[in-house]
Amino acid sequence: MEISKTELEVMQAIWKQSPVSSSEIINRLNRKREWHEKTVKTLLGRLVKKQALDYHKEGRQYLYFPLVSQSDYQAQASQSLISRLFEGRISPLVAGFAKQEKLSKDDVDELKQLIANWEKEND
Amino acid sequence: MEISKTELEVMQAIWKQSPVSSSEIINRLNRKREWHEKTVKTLLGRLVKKQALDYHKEGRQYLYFPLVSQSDYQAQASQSLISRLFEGRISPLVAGFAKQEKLSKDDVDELKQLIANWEKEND
DNA sequence: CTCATTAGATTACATGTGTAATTTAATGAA
DNA sequence: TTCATTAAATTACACATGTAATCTAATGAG
Repeated sequence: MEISKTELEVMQAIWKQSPVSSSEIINRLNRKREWHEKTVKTLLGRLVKKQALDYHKEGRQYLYFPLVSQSDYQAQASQSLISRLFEGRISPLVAGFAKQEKLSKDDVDELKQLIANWEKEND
Repeated sequence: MEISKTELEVMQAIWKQSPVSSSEIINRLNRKREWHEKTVKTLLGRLVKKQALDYHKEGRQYLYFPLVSQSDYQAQASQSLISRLFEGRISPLVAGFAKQEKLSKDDVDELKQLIANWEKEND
């Protein structure tokens, strides 16, 4: 099942550190966001139903933890975007960034490092 | 307004070449997809309402053309994904691809080329 | 012990999305 | 000229999503 935009924000709060109670999740979210407590609870329930989260009981609270890891989610989501938008090729995306002046020197340095590593490992 | 997943597929068909009639759009789509004609018409209507498309009349048909360019859409969508998933940095996305063995030699060559150009232009 | 508070469960409700069917108007074939 | 076909417009309808409010049960403060 798909994780929606708002659900993703909840996942991010949990990926930071878990297991974590809903009240702490609400706290973390409200540093950036202004969501009603009930709204966050609804999203938690939906994420459990979607099997993106699970929990164990601690007294009368639930402590939530992810069933989907952040890196798995990132991999799936970026793969999906790149397939839909760029026929599966990554460099057009980077090229777009370059054209929009969205590439910093740090980015370029990191990319060079990645490429160097890739070349060391492959062939 | 947001362009949905199915709407995006329609946009792609139109980006290929326009202005284009709905019947030709349906044709293009049905090479990959199996959509009912009515479904495509609905999506066209929604895209017009969202101002992603417009059209001019040709006899009793409409010839559609994009109001949102493919490259603008790509730029916006990839920026949005990278903000949501990677705090705006592009290299973690590429790193994820590398780790998943999703980087080909061609990709790497293209990235190197991009970087070379970037370095020529910046500083 | 009692009661306000709080946790989770259930229900709500408008809008968006995927997927069409129905209606209306024009048109081209016979 | 008439009628089946076809274009676009309107309507439909279930499920998803964003954003809560209400209900029910437990609990901690006094």
